[in-house]
Amino acid sequence: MGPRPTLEAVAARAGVSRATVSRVVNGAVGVRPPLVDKVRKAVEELGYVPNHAARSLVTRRTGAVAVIIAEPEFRVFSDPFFEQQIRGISRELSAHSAQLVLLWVEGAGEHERIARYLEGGHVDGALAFSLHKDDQLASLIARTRIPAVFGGRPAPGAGPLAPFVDCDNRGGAREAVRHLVSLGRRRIAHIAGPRDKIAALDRIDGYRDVLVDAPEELLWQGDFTEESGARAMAGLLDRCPGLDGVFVANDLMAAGALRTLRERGVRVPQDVAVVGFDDMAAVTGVTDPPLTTVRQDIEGMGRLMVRLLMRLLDRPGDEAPASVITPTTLVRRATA
Amino acid sequence: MGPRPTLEAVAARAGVSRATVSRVVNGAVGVRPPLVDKVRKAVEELGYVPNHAARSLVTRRTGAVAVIIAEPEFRVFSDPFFEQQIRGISRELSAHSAQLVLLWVEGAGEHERIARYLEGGHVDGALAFSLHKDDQLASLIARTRIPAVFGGRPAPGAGPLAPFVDCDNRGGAREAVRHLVSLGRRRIAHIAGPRDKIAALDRIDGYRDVLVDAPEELLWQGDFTEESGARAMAGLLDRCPGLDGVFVANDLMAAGALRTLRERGVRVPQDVAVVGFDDMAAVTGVTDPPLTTVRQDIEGMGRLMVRLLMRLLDRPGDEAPASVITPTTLVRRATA
DNA sequence: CGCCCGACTGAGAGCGCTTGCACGAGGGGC
DNA sequence: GCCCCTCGTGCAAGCGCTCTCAGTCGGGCG
Repeated sequence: MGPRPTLEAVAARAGVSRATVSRVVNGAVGVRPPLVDKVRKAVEELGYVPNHAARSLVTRRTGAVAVIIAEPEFRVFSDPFFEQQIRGISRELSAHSAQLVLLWVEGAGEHERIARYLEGGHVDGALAFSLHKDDQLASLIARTRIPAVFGGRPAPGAGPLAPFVDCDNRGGAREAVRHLVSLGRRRIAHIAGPRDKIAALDRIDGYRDVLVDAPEELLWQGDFTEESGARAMAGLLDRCPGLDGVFVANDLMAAGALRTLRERGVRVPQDVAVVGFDDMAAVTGVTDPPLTTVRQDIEGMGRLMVRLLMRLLDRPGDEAPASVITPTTLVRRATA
Repeated sequence: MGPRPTLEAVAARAGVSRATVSRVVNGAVGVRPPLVDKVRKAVEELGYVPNHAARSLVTRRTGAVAVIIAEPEFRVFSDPFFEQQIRGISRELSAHSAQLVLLWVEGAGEHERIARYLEGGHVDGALAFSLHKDDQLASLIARTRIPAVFGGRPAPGAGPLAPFVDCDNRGGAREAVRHLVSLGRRRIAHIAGPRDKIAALDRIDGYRDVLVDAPEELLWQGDFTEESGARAMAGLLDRCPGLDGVFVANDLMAAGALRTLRERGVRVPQDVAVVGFDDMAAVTGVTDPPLTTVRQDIEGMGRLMVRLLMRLLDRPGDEAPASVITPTTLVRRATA
């Protein structure tokens, strides 16, 4: 077999020019059928596969997209949320026959490496996640001038950045709280996520939108883990015995809260109604009673990120990067 | 700014030839210091970054490695086992300044796409995982003739394949069971993993190595989930009341087994001693009592895969792909 | 003082592919 | 029957880089 066949070889075998082979390989527009067949046959016989480097040298396209994952905490990767988003991205990418290049950033020390990589023409664009308030990655990516789309709304004031895809955290939170209100609940607490996550802040805002003068004591801070939800619920119960509803910023904490309520013999939803956020199947499927929560289409968001990026890539001129806020829906189960 | 500067531009600015700039950019061997400085300065001022496609067109190296993830089940990706391995791979790869291209295969229908990709010169080599007995991916990869290293021992009889890295599943299992024996346990059961996973089979073999004539009723089949471990334990308890030790094929199932034992009021380790496998921090950290288990260095295995691959890439001639079986260690905690 | 050798540097030939352009043939309109 | 236009094909110029090879320039040695 030896070296892999080139266009030249295929052309020789098919008795046509390199140009024609190239045209056939790339879609055969304006090539007469008999020639197309001859070329296809030669390609088949020789087992020809186009050389990527040569192609992208001239087209200035690589067909690859970087997915940048910053991981200040430990287990972003095995987070089911992330998994779903990556899955959506991966699927949509292969629908566009583009490849996913994973850039795992383990600290600011690697920023330089990432920047060089993005600038080296390895990828056509980048997908990144701006989860934290103080993420420097966003500005780094902006500096490389590579087309990019973010997952999650960047911190306000981060400058005129790339478009982003985020779910309507604030609106979803409003809907959750309004639902509790419509159930006749009067003292509705909120177990919030960490203050450095934009999504957590947005959900607090949504809660406040509905309950404008909710006392500070009804707001408790968690860190998105099951354990912190359990602790928060315990604290809330001690501090505000009159409590009859809780909106929890994510499902995992809601599961923790339910556990505490059960341990204390508080009936759900009779005594306290609970609404979560995310609709993570892994969680809502196993809580007892089944969790009422706010659903966001995570995989869809991943797909959307890719579609936005592809649109950016297709018309590089346009400076019209419209971000997308995807809707959320309240899923009523048994806790509220 | 316009188009990105090329070697040519840097050469012009520094008043040298392209060749010299190239030499400086690639390590500056045999270039006189004053020239080096001039070139470095020009590179800096112009913000020059080498074009990847052009470089790899001539060097025939891409500096990228494919990581192929087949996902017949649903959530391989968020598996903590996988995360650790990917982490090791990612770290070692960036130590070699190579990139990770993620190939997520969602079914046999995508095999063709993967093959073309691997053959298109997008990557220098591939890392894949052979988890299942009937994995066709392995032979697919072999057919592409691209340098590859596997994670996990391929099914026997899969032909002369690429080297692999696997932990000593059988030896680790032997050690676990011997430990139970040394504790004086006489009726030791085994909760096994699914029959189509090589690792699960190896662990059964290890169990049998020590307990050559263990009756069939002491062997129970699970599927590596917590729930299946709980069920298996319940079944075992019903079937073999005299049971005083259990070797469980992974930590997650062991956690389930412990739950069942607690619910039934069986004391661990007094009545029944339990040993798991994997030493997954997420599991062993939270069981009560803390789980005695067999540790394998998962991240290290990921790193090792990369190192083997790099060795393959450095000397393409050699056909000496020595596979590596990494050792396991018994970690004694409180359950045995 | 001239010659030879070593150490650098530059010229140039590709790597395999796409694509603008020229060219040739065939067909329709006048 | 001639001209022009269209369609299909080939020619050849690069894309930006590496690397061989030849050339240049000093310096050491005879």
